[in-house]
Amino acid sequence: MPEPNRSANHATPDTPAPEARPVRRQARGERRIAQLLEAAASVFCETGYTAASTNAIAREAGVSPGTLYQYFPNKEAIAFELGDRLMHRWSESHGTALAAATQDLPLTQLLDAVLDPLIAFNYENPAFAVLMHGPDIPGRITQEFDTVHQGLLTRIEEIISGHLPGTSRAETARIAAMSFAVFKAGLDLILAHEGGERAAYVAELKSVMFRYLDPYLGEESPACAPGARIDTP
Amino acid sequence: MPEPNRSANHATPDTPAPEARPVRRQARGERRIAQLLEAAASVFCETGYTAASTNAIAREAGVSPGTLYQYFPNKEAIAFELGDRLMHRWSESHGTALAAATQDLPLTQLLDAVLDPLIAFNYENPAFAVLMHGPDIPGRITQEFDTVHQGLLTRIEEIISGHLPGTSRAETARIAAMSFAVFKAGLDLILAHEGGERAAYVAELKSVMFRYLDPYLGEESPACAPGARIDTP
Amino acid sequence: MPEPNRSANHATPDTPAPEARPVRRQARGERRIAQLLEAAASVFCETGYTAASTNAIAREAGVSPGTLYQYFPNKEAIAFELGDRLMHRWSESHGTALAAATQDLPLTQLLDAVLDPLIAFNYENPAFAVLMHGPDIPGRITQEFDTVHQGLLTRIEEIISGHLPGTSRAETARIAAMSFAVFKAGLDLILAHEGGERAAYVAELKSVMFRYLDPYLGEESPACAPGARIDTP
Amino acid sequence: MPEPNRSANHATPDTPAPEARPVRRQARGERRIAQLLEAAASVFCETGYTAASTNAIAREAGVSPGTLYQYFPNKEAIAFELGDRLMHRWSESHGTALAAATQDLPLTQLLDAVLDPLIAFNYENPAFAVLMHGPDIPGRITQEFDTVHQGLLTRIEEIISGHLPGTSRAETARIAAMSFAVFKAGLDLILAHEGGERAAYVAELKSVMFRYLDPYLGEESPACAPGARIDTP
DNA sequence: GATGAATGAGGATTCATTCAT
DNA sequence: TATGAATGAATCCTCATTCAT
Repeated sequence: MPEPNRSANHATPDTPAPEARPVRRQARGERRIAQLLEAAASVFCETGYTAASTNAIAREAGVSPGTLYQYFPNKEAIAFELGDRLMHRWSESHGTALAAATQDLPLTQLLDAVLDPLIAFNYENPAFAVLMHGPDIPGRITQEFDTVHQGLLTRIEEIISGHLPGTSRAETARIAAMSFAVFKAGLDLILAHEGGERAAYVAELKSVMFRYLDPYLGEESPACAPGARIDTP
Repeated sequence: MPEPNRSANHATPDTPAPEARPVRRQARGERRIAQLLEAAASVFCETGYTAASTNAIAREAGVSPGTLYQYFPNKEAIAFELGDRLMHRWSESHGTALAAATQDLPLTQLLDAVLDPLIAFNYENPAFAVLMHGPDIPGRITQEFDTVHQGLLTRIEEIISGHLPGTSRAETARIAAMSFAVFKAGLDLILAHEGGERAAYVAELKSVMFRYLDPYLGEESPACAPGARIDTP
Repeated sequence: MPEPNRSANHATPDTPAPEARPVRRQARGERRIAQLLEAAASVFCETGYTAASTNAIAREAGVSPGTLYQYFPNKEAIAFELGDRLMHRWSESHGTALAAATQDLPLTQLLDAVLDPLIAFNYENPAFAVLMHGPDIPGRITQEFDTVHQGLLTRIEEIISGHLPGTSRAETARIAAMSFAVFKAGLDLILAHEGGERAAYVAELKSVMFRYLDPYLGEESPACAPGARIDTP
Repeated sequence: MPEPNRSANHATPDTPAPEARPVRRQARGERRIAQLLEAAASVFCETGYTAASTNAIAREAGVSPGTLYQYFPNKEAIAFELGDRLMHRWSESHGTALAAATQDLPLTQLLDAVLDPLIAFNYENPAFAVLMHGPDIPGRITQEFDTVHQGLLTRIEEIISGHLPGTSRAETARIAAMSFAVFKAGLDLILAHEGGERAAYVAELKSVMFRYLDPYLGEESPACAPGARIDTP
């Protein structure tokens, strides 16, 4: 969490509106932070997280390296904050609404309801995918990627455990982890294609997930996966 | 390539092994190459490909940077060669045998026959997973990872098109790509766990893939995925 | 180029020097650049251009390698900029004045007027000679040396074509090229000697050039070369 | 002077023809040396002396670096030996003959007699020019270039002192040095051009030198420089 | 807050040279 | 002899980070 250096105010005694200044300061600071995070997102997407350099981010943001470090202590923190914000953005725009709304949907529609916005969100925020994946190292999720990773995983776990009440915690976790992993894998395929091919991959991902999850739901849900509707950006 | 001056041999008539000299020469080099590739594999696994440095690889191999560069022009080439060798190793030990053997198996056994050795191979050669994934950037596969990526993808495509004769080339490709992506995703999960959890993830991956692929096979194959045998290292 | 956020100035109405800030910033940078170029000049003279290393230049300038690279992308650029500045310095201090002044001088005095300052300038800026010559490879002038080389050559061509109106462009070019080459050759000899010997070499160079160029001038100029005055540093 | 490692012979006691073996050895060694020097010449011409690497020379010669160092202790020695051999080749093919023959020629013909073969020799042995010039550093001639430089200079001095009997040693040296410098400068121009332009530059160089030297010869030689015959390769 | 200058360790890569075979 | 493997210091250049202004 970037904390602009407030102690630098050699507090002049006659401040008339004690929080007027700080507010403006914070506003400016917020803009800077947003600017930097946007730049970071852009650079992460172009070069990947590991190869992204703070200097490149500052340059992309149109500020000096020093300015960047006034808001973030290091590269890690940038990724962390970016992940945090993207997660919040996701939660606020869709996430929480979804959780409630999907409670009683049949699987086909639940997948549509969850995947379509998530895919759209990734399309609009390509850095999200970068942060979902973490660095090069297969299977290892480092701190800066944990917010996004764990955040999404937890939501998925919630949804799944909501639909599979009679399942052990461990198995729910496993199914959630696998679902998430499959989603990420499919998402890469989707984002790597355009137009009709992309739509086809969206349908394919829904197929995989439907067929995977459907059997867990007992008899509640008819096997209609191949006809999953295709709604893609 | 400078050809060792063979004419300098005041040709004794009974030279028993005419290429003994060059062979021994290359033997040391071959060992070094193997050593360097092993070191590279190790470093790639520890730090990821992007963050891996040639100096680190040389250090890990116990040689000087200069030695590394006598065998490889750059990091890319190391990854490429490592991928090449791993692919060959895989093909020779299992790949070709598999392709033939799996032609007529029911899906459950086909998955066992394909996935178990592949998982085992990845367990024994963790760098394989690194090379399957490529660098940080989601969806982008650079040259040095192409051998492994395309190699495996092609095999999967072959198997799938063998089992789905009446499907368009494009759809086969899509199913293969999705299968491969799902496999990679599941593999990461598997390799990230140990013992019973790992076994459970193996079963889970087989479930995903079985349920995904089974419907494509028409009526030929009974839906017995949940009972898939778990055979893992 | 990141624009310093000027709007942050809670604009005092009477800002006297609105660009004072950026100027001071650049001032330090300018000094560094000058310092680096001076160091480069020194290193070029000591080791030659090809063998000069950027690290050695940075060391000579008393800064870290990174600092050097904040101002120059590579060695080439240093040589280029150094050449550029030396040419400007030359042009401003003597060059333009010369061109006008020498228009109607007899050859002896023209040579004095041109060569004496040029030799003095080379004595004071020994790197100039390095840049006039280019790297090791005889006859090849690479980009970074072109400014100085072509710059001087063009001036010489101008002077010569001014004095030989009835000569073809090609021949003027040839005479200029030869004159320049001879000058460079003589200059090396001059700079390699001291005191009386140097003076003698200066006279000798003037002789060569006078005798070479005099016949081209028709009958206008008496053959008084051997008596060329010797004015050297 | 490269001395092949002869002590390695674990001298078998029954050598029938004591110098038969060494001779063959030397023959091989000579061939190697020639091969290496040829390669060195080629590399020097392509990259310049300073940037030439011993590895590149070995590669060009088709031998291993170790072999190179069996014949030469370092890069310097290669340049030295190459210079030596080129000087000998020059002396034997033209040099000595010239010195005698040119004793009584008028200057025009003397220049033809000296310059034409010298230019031709440089055309056939482009490394000669590299060695005449030495490294990047203007005016400094290092050891490895001394043979060629001093060798040619001495010949020129001889010729000049032969034609100017009543001149001081110092002035002869100066005139010789200047003549040589001018020649080198002109030679670069000549070698940098082709066809008609080259011929024109040859003529131009002869003009420079004729006009420069003619006045020193008193009345013996008519002023016919502009009509100097053009004989070029 | 913001800047740009500065750092120095570290990265990739090369090179003259040596050594075991 | 000849080889090619090996070295390690030196090259160019980058980067995360700090600091004076």
